[in-house]
Amino acid sequence: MNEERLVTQITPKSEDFSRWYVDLIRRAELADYAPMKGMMVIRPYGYAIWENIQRLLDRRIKASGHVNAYFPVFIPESFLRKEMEHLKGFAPEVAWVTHGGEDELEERLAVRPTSEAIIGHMYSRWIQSWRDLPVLINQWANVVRWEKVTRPFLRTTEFLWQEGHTAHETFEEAQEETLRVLEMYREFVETELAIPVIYGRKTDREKFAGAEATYAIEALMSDGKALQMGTSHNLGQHFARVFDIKFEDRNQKLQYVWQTSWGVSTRMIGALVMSHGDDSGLVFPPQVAPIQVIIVPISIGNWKESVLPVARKLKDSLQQAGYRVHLDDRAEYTPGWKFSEWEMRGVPLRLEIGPRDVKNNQVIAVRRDNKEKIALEMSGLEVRIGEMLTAIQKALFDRALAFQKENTREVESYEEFKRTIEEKRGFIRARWCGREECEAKVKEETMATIRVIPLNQDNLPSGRCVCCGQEATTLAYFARAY
RNA sequence: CGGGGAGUGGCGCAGCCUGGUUAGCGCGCCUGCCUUGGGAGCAGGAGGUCGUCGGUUCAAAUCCGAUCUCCCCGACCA
Repeated sequence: MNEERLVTQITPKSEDFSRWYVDLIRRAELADYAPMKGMMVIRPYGYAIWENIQRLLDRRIKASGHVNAYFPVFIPESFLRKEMEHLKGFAPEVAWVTHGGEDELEERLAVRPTSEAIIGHMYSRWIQSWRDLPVLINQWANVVRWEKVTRPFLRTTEFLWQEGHTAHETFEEAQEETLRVLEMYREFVETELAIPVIYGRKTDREKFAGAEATYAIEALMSDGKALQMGTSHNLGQHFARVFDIKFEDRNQKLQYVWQTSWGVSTRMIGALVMSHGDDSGLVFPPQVAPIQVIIVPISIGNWKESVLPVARKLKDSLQQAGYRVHLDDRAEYTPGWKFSEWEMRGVPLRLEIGPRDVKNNQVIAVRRDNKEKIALEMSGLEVRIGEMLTAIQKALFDRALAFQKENTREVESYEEFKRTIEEKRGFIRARWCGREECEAKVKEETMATIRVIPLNQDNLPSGRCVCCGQEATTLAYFARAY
C-alpha cells in the first residue's frame, strides 16, 4: 500500500506544500477555521501542544527569575500614540473598540496588538527606586493584529503568546537580558521542539516598532522558507521616556529605566508541522506531542478477552510511569486503519499488541520518524519506551539540523545569489555592506530578506557585499520568509 | 491591499455555459451481520433552505448585483 493511498484526504507535501499544510492541520484536528476572516479555533489536539509548550517554556521563564502577571486586553488609544514609531508600526493592524454597550466611548480602546504601552504605564507607577529593579514580568495572553493575509498558526488575526516585559537599571543589563532570553528561546526550541535555529540581530528595517534593537531566532521550514520563531527586543529608553518610567539610581540621580520585551507565539505549532511533517502526516517530537505513545490492540478472534486486558494494563503502567499514552480500543476500526490514522496525527511511538505478542510477553514498537519496527520485552518496558522517545527526539533534531546545513549556502556572486534563492530557497550566508539600499534591492529583486545578522562576527572573512560589491561590514543570513 | 481561483449533506467533488420532475456521486456517519497483524465486505438508513442578502423570471444551484469566507501569487507583519 503506497503512502498516497493511506492518506487520501491530504495533498502530498511534495505536490503542494501550502495545501499539504492546511489539509493536515484540519484533518489532524489541530485547528479549524472560524467563520470570521483570519480567525481559527485551536482544537483540543492542537491546544494540547500549546499546553506542553507553555509548561516547558514557563518553567524556563521562571527559572531565570521572571514572574507571571496579567494586564488588560484593552489599551487606550492615547497610550499607543505616545511612542510614535510603535504606533506607526502597529496602526494598520489594530482592532478598535468604539462602543461600550450602546454608548460610544470618549476614547477608543485598542485590542492589544502587544502590551508595551499598557505595561509601560503601569511600570511608571510601580518603579521609583533602583531597589525596585529589575522588574521581570511575563504574561501569557492573546493579542489581535488585523493581518491582511492569514494562515492557520503562522499568521492569524488573534493569536496566543507569551510576552516578557522587563525594566533594568542600565543599558548593559537590559542588553544582557535581551540576549539571555534569546538564548533561552534557542535552547527551548532546539531541545523541546527539535527545531534547529539560527539567531542574531535584525536589521533596522526588520526590527520591532519602537525597539532599539531586535534579536530573533529563525528556523528553516522543510520547503526552504524561513520562519521567525521568536523575538527579543532591547527597547532602550524609548518607552521609558514616553511613559515616564523613572527611578532614582544608586547615585541619587533620576533616570529612565532600560527595558526589554520578548515573545513567542502559537506560530510555534505551525513550525512543528512544517519542520517535521511528511507525506504520511504530522511528526511530533515526543517532548511536546499531545500523545507520546499510542497503543493499538490487534483485534483478532477473542481479542477483547485475550488482548484488551493486557493492553489496558500496559496503558496504566505507562501512564503511571509518566508518559502521555492513549489506548485505541475502538472495535469499529481495523488495526491497519488505526496505524495510518495515528501516523497522520504524528504520535511518535506506536505499540502494537496482539495475541501473538501476549503469548510471547512482548509488544511491537514502531517509530513514527523512521517506521522502524522492533519487538520489546514486556519487562522493563517503561525504561525502553523512555529511551526510544529520547532517541526519536534526537533523530528529529538531527534530521532537521542536517536539512538546515544542506540548505545553508554561501554564494560567490549576486547572480548566484538570485539563482540559489529562486531554485533552492534555504538560507544564504553572505556578506553585506550594511546599507539599507542593498537590503531593499535584494528584497525587491529576489523576495529574500535578511533574516538575522549573526552575533559573532569575529571570523568575518574580508570581502565585498553580495549585492553592491562595496566593502562588506557584516555577515548576514538571507532567505525568503513566511 | 492588488492579481487569480473557489464556496453545493461532515470531507472531496459533479451539475451551472444552454434556468424547468424528487439536486447527484465517492468517502465519512448511523444500524445490523461478518471481519480485523498496514486504511476489509455485504445489507439497510440518516443527513442539503446549493455561503449570505437582494434582483430578473411563471420558474434560479444555474442568469445579474452586492456581501462574507477560504485558497494561490505578489506588496505589509509573531
